[in-house]
Amino acid sequence: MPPSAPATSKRGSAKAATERVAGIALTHPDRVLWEGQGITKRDLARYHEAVAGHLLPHAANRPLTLVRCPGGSGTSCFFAKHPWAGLDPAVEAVRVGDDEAVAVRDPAGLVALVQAGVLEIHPWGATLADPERPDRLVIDLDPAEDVGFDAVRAAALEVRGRLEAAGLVGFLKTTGGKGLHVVAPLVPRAGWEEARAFAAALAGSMEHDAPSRFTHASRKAERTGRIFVDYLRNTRGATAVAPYSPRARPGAPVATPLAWDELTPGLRPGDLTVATVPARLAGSTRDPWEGFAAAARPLPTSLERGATPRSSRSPPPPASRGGASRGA
DNA sequence: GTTTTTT
DNA sequence: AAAAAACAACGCCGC
DNA sequence: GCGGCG
Repeated sequence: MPPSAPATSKRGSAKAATERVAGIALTHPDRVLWEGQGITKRDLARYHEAVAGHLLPHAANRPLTLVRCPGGSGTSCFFAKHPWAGLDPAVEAVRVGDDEAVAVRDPAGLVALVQAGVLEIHPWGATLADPERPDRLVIDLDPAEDVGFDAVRAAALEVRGRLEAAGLVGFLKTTGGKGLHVVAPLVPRAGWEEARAFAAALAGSMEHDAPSRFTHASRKAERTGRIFVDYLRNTRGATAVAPYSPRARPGAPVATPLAWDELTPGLRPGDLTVATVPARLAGSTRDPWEGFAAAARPLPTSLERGATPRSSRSPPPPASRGGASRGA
């Protein structure tokens, strides 16, 4: 045996081999992404495999804004919304109007995001097929530091009731933080401007009726003791965290869909994590958001007053974008 | 996490 | 060859 | 236009 032959070369040495999940090569599979829970990159990839069936209906084939933290949740993170160097083919580079965006369509796409260091997934409220017409409305309830969770629960019910009064069906999810989201599926007909106006009117009416409880102003100083009813998720290019997306925060919390009867005093959103949510899904025969797609309704023309008289069937989005709106 | 530049 | 640096979003609101 | 905000 030639002594020159390196007995232990790169081959079979200490270097951790990359491995595959859902067909995607994962480098540094043992890297810990959430220190407190010891959740690794491999764990996160398997999490996505487990929840893909529930996550993809809300995140696939939509423009995405991503939160990437290659070194883990405790390190510096950055947003990404454009295709990047080294992008895996399982992640699609797409054109939306004048901009380039990224999208996924299957579990491999989700795992490819994990490989890129993505911890959070924030999809548009519209699909690639019809990016100018939102197919969901999101009301984000964000409590000030000094507001208890019981008030947030009450606020969610309040939003649900107001949506219902407008003919829409609200679905509930945790955000992974201290707030809640109420999401209403829409038949994509109205444009972003109408969606924004509707959500603003809803938030405004809540503040009008209970100014001590709600504000629709985002300034922190305006919020003390109140819940910020954030309607700005409903503008073109804006996003809200996806159902079943993890958050890059201590504890590895997950934005988790809930049935309305789960909105109890004992609810602890922090218990819904990358570690616990897969078991919750596997152990329950019922999807908390069952019927979501079937509940889609067109956005009402107006919330209650201030109807915007327009020819009823005029083109929804004049689409001030996309250079070439094949103009009628 | 990837790519490019510097030592 | 190893280390360091550069890069990775954006729109709305109020002033 | 700039800072605050998510």
